[in-house]
Amino acid sequence: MIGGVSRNNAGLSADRIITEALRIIDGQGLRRLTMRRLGDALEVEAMAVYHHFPLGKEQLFDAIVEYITDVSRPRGTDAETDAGAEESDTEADGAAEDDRPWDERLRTWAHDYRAALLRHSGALPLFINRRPDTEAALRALELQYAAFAEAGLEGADIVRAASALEAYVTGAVIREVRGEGLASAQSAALDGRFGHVAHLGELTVDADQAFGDGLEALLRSLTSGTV
Amino acid sequence: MIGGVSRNNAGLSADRIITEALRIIDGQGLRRLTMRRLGDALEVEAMAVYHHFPLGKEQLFDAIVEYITDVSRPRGTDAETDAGAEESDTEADGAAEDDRPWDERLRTWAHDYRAALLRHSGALPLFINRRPDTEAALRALELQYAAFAEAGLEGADIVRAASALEAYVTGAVIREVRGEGLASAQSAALDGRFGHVAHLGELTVDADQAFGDGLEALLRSLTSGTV
DNA sequence: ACCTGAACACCGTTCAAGT
DNA sequence: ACCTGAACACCGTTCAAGT
Repeated sequence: MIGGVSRNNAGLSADRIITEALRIIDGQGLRRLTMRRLGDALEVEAMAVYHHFPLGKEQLFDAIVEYITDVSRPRGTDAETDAGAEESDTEADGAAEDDRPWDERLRTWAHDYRAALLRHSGALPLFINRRPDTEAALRALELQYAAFAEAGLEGADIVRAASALEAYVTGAVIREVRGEGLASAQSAALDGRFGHVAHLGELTVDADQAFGDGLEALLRSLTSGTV
Repeated sequence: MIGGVSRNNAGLSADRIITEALRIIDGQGLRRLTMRRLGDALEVEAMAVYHHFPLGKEQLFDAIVEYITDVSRPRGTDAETDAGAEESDTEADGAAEDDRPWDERLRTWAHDYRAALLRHSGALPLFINRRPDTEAALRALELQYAAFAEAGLEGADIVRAASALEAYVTGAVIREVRGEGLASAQSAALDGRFGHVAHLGELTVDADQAFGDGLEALLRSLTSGTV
């Protein structure tokens, strides 16, 4: 970033590659993200990507998942601005101390994580089967463990609560993405059978509201000793 | 199935193709399921598959998802036996009346669905972004709507409850699949930071038990009017 | 109706080469 | 160090042809 741009330096960087890959996924779908198309979008030969991700596409996928998981990263409108060194003023590294109550920290994380997943819902299939031991994932886990500990949980209860919270968010997002517009196409074929589905099929539910309500109920249930 | 086997009839059928595809997915992973490999496993030319799935691989994926979703289908040990016409004696079509209480019906569906997803966890990425308006999915939805109606819910509350239940199962399964063995690799890199993670990282949670407990809590919370 | 065989337009990745 | 260009072993899918 300091030196000049020589002939064979297209200004490629891992961040720029990830951002462009996400633009393709969001705009055209995961299946259309190919190394050659990615190269074209970056105005570079496809094989140049391998210099930044030597292990190939799988490593790029890992990086994309971590990028989305890192909900605390500052985001520009085009996600390409590099001017994001001003977030807390108290900590230099980004590990800012958060002195809000435990439930607000969890609420914020859940809503931010859901928003990130919805924003890049085309990348959702990448999240399955990818081990969550990245920096960003561990940061989120630490946040959750600390919050539930502050709420009074101990030991395995903390682990269970964090599992339930993460499962809730991903499950809710997947249901949201899968079910978009289910009500429209179905009413034709299901006259006699599926009476309840036919009857309730027209109902639409406010997804944001439903997510928020379910989150509150879950947090209550997790920290009240009934589970 | 009635006529004899002529020269150019390898005994291919949609069911046999789906079963073999799932065997490849379960054994080698989704990425290694290619039309050519599938043809080899079926001892047939790859292009023969297109006669049963004219729309190609995407249609095959749809069929695989529906196959897994249909948890009420009778299963042989090798899932290749065709002798499955004896399930209820009262209904011929498979739409057997279930006179158990609503909560037991939901419990059974949730545990069966989880088992099916875990059994074919390699196919999980296929479930995202695939509209759930198949026969099997509608049958499951009808089961859930009817049960929650019997539990006393009405209108949008029924829809929300069914959404929450489905989200719970898929979210729990994905977390289970993702998190397998997280505890092992992490303890190395996270000395100072991530104190809670380091401290709780060795704890293992019984996934079956956790799923059952969470399911009971969810059913209670959904049908007690607190959400 | 059901399957084959060759062909086409892609794909991920390797490797030697350029600057 | 960073990128190019050609090459290799694959893909999914189409299409004409066989029986």
